Amino acid sequence: MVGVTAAEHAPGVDAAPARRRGRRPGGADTRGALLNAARAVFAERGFDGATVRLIAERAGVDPAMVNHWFGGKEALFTAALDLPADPATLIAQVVPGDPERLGERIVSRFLTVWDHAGGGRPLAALIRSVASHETAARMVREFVTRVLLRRVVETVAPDRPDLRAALVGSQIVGLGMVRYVLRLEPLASADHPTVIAAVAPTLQRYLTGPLDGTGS
Amino acid sequence: MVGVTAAEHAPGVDAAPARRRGRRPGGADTRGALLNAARAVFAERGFDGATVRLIAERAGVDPAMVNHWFGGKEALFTAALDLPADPATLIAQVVPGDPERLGERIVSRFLTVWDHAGGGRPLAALIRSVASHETAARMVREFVTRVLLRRVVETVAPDRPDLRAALVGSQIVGLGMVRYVLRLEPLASADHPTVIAAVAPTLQRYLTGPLDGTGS
DNA sequence: GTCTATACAACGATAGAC
DNA sequence: GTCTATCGTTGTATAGAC
Repeated sequence: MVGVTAAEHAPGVDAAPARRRGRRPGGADTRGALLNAARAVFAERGFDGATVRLIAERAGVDPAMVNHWFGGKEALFTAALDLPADPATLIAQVVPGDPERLGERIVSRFLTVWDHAGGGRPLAALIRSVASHETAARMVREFVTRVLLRRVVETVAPDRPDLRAALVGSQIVGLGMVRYVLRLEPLASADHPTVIAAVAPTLQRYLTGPLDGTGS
Repeated sequence: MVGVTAAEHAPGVDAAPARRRGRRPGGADTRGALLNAARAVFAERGFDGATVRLIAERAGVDPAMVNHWFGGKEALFTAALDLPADPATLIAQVVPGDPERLGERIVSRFLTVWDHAGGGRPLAALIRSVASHETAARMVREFVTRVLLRRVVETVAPDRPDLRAALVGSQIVGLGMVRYVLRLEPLASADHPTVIAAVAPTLQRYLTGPLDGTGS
């Protein structure tokens, strides 16, 4: 083991003043410190470039705290972005089942989560930062590609999985924009079965259908 | 919409203190004044609520100037939003032709215009304001429903034209977000034929296809 | 005494250097 | 191909709160 963090906390080295084990005296908001550090580091280095160890160091705590408080790097990212649910978890729930109905399950779950979670407030915030800062765009882009879409598509994709993933993302993002941010009727108020019937076939074709102009 | 544009700019109505006819002395930036007034009034009252006469009055010029400098209320709106092209004009160019290939023409035109117009800068700005201010959202929403989508869909739509229009909008907006703002690969760099082959069938189904779960 | 927040050590995977 | 550095994650012992 090589590592940096704790390996050389040997006495008398320097820096970290020999954190003692066990629960810290009091008032130490480790969770909050991690969140702040995560926002900063994710913004600076993107999702891949930000390491759990760096975030923990910035927060002045042990890397294992990320797991303890959030469950992992992905969940920490989700929390730092104030998303109503952890997308990675949703994906895991949505993927198993008939691949020919995956599009249906995706739309359905998307609608349920976002309808339930205070309309489009968090979505609008996210979209705003993506449209404002290139760093935010990079952050989200890496997360989406590395964590989300890849997992969905690689389970079913016959060819061009990355393109299929991006297409799925485009329809989902567009649906979110129109329904929750722009609030364009009648899509903004349409019930779930209506939206699912309309949009699920699109996702399904992006996932498993032909991508050239042949069969619609 | 009522008879708005320049029809009734009859002299001596009220308000403005008896402007003389003919070219004004000099230096009067009528175009810029109209733009500023338009941004303010559109933001305050939405697209429908903002009248050409009110905008002109706010700018201290004659309503006919809107037609002279911009060509109409819609084009003024487009200019106020800094869009690279007048969507209403694009629609007019895209609608005629085989209705079964309308989706194809829409994607194609969309790609051409936005690829040509400095990437996603203006699109990001537009999306940012829509996500930030409810007034901006209302403004765009009204414009999109009243002016854009309706015109496309009513030329071909068998049933539920408004829903179809919103669905088309969702895929277009999502494509713009992913390709130009988020820059998600490989969709961000895909050539036009690839994108058209992938997305056009979606738009075509939204336009003229079945909206329930039957034939994909 | 119990519970839990914490620190430390180590594992398997991965990517790049040589 | 081997080696090494670093990653995310897991296991476990301990210190302090309750």
